[in-house]
Amino acid sequence: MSRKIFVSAKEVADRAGVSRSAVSRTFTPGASVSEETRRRVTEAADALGYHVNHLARGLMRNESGIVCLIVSELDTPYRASLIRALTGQLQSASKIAMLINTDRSDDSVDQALRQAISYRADASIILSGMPDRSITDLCLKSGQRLVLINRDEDREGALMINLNDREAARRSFFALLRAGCRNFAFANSEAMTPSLMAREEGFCEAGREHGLEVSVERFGPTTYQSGVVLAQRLLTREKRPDAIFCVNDLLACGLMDAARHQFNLAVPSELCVVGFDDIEQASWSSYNLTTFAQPVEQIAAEAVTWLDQVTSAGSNSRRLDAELVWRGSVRGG
Amino acid sequence: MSRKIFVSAKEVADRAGVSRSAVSRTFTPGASVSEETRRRVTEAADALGYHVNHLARGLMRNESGIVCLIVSELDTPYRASLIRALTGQLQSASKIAMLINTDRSDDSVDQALRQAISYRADASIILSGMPDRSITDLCLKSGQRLVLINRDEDREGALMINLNDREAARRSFFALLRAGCRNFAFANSEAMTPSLMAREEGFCEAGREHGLEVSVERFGPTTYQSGVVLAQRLLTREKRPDAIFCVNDLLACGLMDAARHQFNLAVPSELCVVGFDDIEQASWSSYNLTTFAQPVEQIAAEAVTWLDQVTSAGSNSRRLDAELVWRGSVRGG
DNA sequence: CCTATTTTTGCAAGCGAGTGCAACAGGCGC
DNA sequence: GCGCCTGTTGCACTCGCTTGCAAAAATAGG
Repeated sequence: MSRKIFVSAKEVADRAGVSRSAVSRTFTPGASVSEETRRRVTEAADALGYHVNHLARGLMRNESGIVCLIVSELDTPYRASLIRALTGQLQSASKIAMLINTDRSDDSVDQALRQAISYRADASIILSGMPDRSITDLCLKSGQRLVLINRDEDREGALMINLNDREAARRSFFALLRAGCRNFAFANSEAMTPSLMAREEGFCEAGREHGLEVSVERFGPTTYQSGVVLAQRLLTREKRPDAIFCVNDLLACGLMDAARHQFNLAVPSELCVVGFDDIEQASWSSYNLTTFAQPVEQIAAEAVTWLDQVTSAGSNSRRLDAELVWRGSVRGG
Repeated sequence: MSRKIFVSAKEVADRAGVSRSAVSRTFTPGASVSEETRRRVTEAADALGYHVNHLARGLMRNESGIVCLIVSELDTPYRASLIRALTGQLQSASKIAMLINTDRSDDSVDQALRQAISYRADASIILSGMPDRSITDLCLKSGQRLVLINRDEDREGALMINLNDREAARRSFFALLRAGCRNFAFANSEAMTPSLMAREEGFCEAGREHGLEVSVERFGPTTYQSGVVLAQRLLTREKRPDAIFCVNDLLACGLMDAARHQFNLAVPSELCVVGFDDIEQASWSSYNLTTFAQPVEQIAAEAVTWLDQVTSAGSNSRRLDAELVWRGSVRGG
């Protein structure tokens, strides 16, 4: 390995003609240092290119400033924008994000949390997958904070951030009803995560309340390609749906493309579509998709402010609203 | 701050009835430990939930295992997929990625590198922006390795990974020529990064060689919205282009949407479009865009294997090929 | 000018690990 | 039984930093 030769506080101290502690105090907000020594220290530090070693500081302070982001499929538009919001806000709170990609094996969320523990992360934020209870218990017991985003399952001591999935799905049903639709369908993936299932249940429930049957179809992962397949399955039914709620925007894009290019259906006159997430592509004029916006900045803000709080006792949970963004894929509006 | 109470090697040693060094050696590959003590140590470690403190280990070994990824606009499809590839491959090489978002201010790439130094990152990979020479010099002098992706500018001692932008642009010109196009245009952003400019030059150069003028237009950042504006500017010219090379796919999507929905032009019969990056959306049937694929996995592989190499002397640079992906936005093919 | 108080400063003891060195145990050949 | 070699183990030092404590310096009060 290449010899690393970062400059240390000792060297700065020597050059500035002060003690090592003086250097340390200069870089510790609130410590007692005279204006004169501070000046000499910063001067020497600049000249030498000194930077406090956060690893060593973390060792002493018992606080690394590291927050782990545990994610799979991080190149998905929604995930990517959430990561962007989180990293941005973490940095504003002078913390730093470690990114752990769990695309590989199935137990890798557990592996990721082990990494988080190894690096003594102050907290872990889980955006996908659900770890074993034993490992989350270990995290909490070790004093590491835990944030679960859209994971729903209850974990005492962790912060759980969820959306009003059920209500949003209900609202979309009413919007489609008002648009004059009568044959409702729900396009879901086979991922079956709690938030996706909540949307399905909310939508179907609203249908039942109005005595309208909702045909549900589930296929594959939550991707564009699945949307294409779901369109083929739904649009070839004997009673062709005129309203489809897609469990997310990616699915909706695939479904709309198939509906238009393979089935020659016009949106929204022959088919109304609603999505979820409000990814950037939803606003592109080829889709112009009516959808529910994930409040990514707000989610990030909730997570980061909670991490800064001293008290973490008890079960914390936040339920945020996904706002309906009206565009052209539903009549009326 | 919450009291952190991670279990230390000392506690494991006590429980296993061995010395602290024995614990250390158990978790150090290649160290000399008897089968018996190793068993007792791992047993105690499991029971207590012990994990080696990577911060402390990094301190001793002078090697943190941390690699910083410095990125702006990380929710852009191309960037996101590159991050995914990098994090994945770094993890396979048992390193961990720190993600630094530089969306904020202009000097924040420098800030990011300072952070990298503070956390004693073994390396930094820069995906966007260009830091001051003084700070990169400091990184290199400190023994930190530096990878610049698509930044082009020369930095002695760093690994520079670039694409054959110029050749790719030339190839696209020939492809468009063969498709029967005669009025060429180049849609660029105002970002003016070296790789974007290389594409522009390559395309225009090829045009000149064939005595064909290329109308160049530059606008805004490299986004979908800029593509819309560029379409408006280019398609209202008195000699309307019938072939447009867009400097990236995002721009191309915006341009195609505007061309179709605002100018009612059919692609590819009335207008051929070529993009760059091969983002996921390029394959969506609404775009079906002919484009050049960024070899993200290969880029990541080059970076990661270079980091693992012992020697880093001299100026290292790799020039990779962007492969042409034929789809339906160009006639023929 | 002397004493009491407030800063400022340096010393030294950690934080949690890795590792060279020497002591030690056990196995083998003679 | 003795000497030698191999393999394990523990001691103690080190990495770069923070921080309590006490000494030293600066300031204020009389």
